[in-house]
Amino acid sequence: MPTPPARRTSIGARRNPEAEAAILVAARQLLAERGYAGFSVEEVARRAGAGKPTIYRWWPTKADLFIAIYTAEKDAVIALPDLGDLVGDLTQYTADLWAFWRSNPAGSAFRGLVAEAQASVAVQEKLRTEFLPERLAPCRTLFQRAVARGALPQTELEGRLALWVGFVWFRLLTGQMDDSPALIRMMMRIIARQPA
Amino acid sequence: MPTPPARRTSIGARRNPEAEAAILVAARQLLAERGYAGFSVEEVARRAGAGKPTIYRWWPTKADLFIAIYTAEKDAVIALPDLGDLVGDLTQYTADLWAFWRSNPAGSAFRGLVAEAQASVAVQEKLRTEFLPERLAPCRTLFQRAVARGALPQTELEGRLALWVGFVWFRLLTGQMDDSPALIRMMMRIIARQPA
DNA sequence: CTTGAACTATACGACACGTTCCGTTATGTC
DNA sequence: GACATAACGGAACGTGTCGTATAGTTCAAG
Repeated sequence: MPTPPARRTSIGARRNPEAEAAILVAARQLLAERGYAGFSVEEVARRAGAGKPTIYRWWPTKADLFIAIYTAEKDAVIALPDLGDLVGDLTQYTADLWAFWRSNPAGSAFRGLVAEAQASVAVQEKLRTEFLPERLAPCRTLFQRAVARGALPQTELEGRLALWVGFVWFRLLTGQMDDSPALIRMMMRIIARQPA
Repeated sequence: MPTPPARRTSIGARRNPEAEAAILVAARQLLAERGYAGFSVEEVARRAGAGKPTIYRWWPTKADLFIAIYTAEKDAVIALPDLGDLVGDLTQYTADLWAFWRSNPAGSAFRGLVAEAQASVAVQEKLRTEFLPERLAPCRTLFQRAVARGALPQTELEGRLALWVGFVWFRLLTGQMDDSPALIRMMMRIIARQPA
């Protein structure tokens, strides 16, 4: 408990940004320390010196909290490479993404979100139709550039993008984000349809 | 509660296969009816007319129960196609596998296992080092046959297999196992490195 | 000054996990 | 035939979580 649970009180008929920040910080820390297993709204409330109802008012479900934690990191967004070469771009982007997931609670948040989606159809729906397309946008532009260069047929864009997501997710969910750059490059070469 | 909770008793100093069967049946049903969300060992025990200690004696953790449910279905194993063509084999195998996951509680069990793996390092370890290699074996032989035919370089076998798993998992976890055969075939063509 | 929105802590009921103790029951061995 | 063994199910326990209900507090707006 690095932040002493100083008593915080209402600031009136509006959200207390201090409380919101404290909650997000606490959630991040808790996730980083104990992972998805040891993550509970109760503990977040304890650490943040906030009441559970406060949390539930803003984030009606745990999945929403995960999404909040994840998207709060979008400032630390991964730089989108542009080497004029899809394989190179993908390799760098993937390596950066994995490094991000490994070092940042956002990785655990993502895993928690996927886990939560297995327990609730609503969450699964939200994951598929809201979260995914938004988070996939950067990588999609990578593929689109390749299409524009004529290095990839338009018809295969979605398919190869799906392949990339599947691979990257799989390694996250099974805890195997430690491939060497060379191996990543080999995988990306397959995904990007580089002849050899 | 289709099965009236008839009182079952010990049959001596050995396992009661009747109890084991009842537990597995109840677990299957519960999973089919309520999915991972509504799955609890307590409810399984209730339905099976079994005691919780009995369940925990044989399956120390929920993940073990999931694995048991899944592997109990290996009789309904998916036939391994052999069309002499990797794309065709993969297409059929994938379609069959998805049909299996959609129609059988095994699909929910699998999803539950993956979710559980996000909460526990031990489960994740077991998933990666035990469950996965075993369950991947059939598909691996598909790729190996292609290598033997000279249709795929040996060096790319593992990579393309990983691509297949990632894709298939991704669709399972996001509830998108409804692709048309044509679309599946297109994806498999990419994965199998069919030139065009 | 009153009203009400939004905050706060406390407490609650329901439920699940995983464990333990218990009395019972049949098996196989001495 | 007696007895240790091992499995059974019932019941309860302790811990923990979820989500909500309640009551009190503080500020802003009318």
